[in-house]
Amino acid sequence: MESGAISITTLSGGFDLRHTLESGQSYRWRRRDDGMYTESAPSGVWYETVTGDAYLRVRQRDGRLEWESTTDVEALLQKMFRLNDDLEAIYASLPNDSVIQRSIAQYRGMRIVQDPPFPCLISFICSAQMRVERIHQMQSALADAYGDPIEVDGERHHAFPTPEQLAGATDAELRDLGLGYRAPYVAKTARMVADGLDPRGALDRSYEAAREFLTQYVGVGDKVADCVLLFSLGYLEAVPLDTWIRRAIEHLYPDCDRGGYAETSRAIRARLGGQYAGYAQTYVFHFLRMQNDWQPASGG
DNA sequence: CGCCAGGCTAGCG
DNA sequence: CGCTAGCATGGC
Repeated sequence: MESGAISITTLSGGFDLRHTLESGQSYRWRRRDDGMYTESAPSGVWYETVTGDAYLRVRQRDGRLEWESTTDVEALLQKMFRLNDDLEAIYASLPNDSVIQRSIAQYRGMRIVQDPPFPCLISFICSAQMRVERIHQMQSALADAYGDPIEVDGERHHAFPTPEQLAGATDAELRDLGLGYRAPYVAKTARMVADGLDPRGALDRSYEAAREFLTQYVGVGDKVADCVLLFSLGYLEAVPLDTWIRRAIEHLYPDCDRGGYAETSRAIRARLGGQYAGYAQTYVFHFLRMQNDWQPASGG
């Protein structure tokens, strides 16, 4: 195992590993806490994943992002956690309202991830009408069933399956993994990617055209497309209109509800500062989802 | 039991 | 185009 550490004290806005990985952005990481994790011990907890053919684990401690891996992953971590994003500049671009400012205060340092496109695409197809914890569970099941194994310290881990590996899955097999009615969506989309339709084909397009491009996959509508654009392809203006953000729009930005997805999307992106609106969305999503006692009437 | 969860597709008008 | 029923599964 190789190891190293990245100083995060000099990063603009800092870095918060826990909130970055536990805010429903990426579903490839597993927390190694043996169920003993508590609010009083938020740092020093290892998170692990398999990316490509490398096993990797990270933890945040003493102003550093420490890593251990089967290969050198320092440059990869910079990219995956978007450590070069100027968070203070991004915060300054967001609206000065209560929910935004409270979420920034609470989750300062949380960054948008840059996940590999295929796992991200499949994860968010699975996310339809599903709770965050179960989405994690489904992705782990897919990896265990179809992904390449890698053994580290006597423990067996699995990479997320490649498009080719997942293209071989049947609907019945995927239903047995708990995917429900998303099973045929996942199977068909995996075949489309395996047959050469690369989600990165969205990359050379403008934001709305890129979103449209991604909706050609089965199981991908506007919302899932926005998630892939934001959490994998670097479109930081993408604002996935999920149930939580729709609730926020209803109570906090009612004039942004224009009925249709595309029109509401334009209005809320403008309201959230445009260029980094996706950052605002992710902070609000995490804030509202964690604040189970949040009431619209007292949200001001 | 009913309701909800990071919605989407197919089939209507 | 826009609108909506139906869809799997598990937790509360």
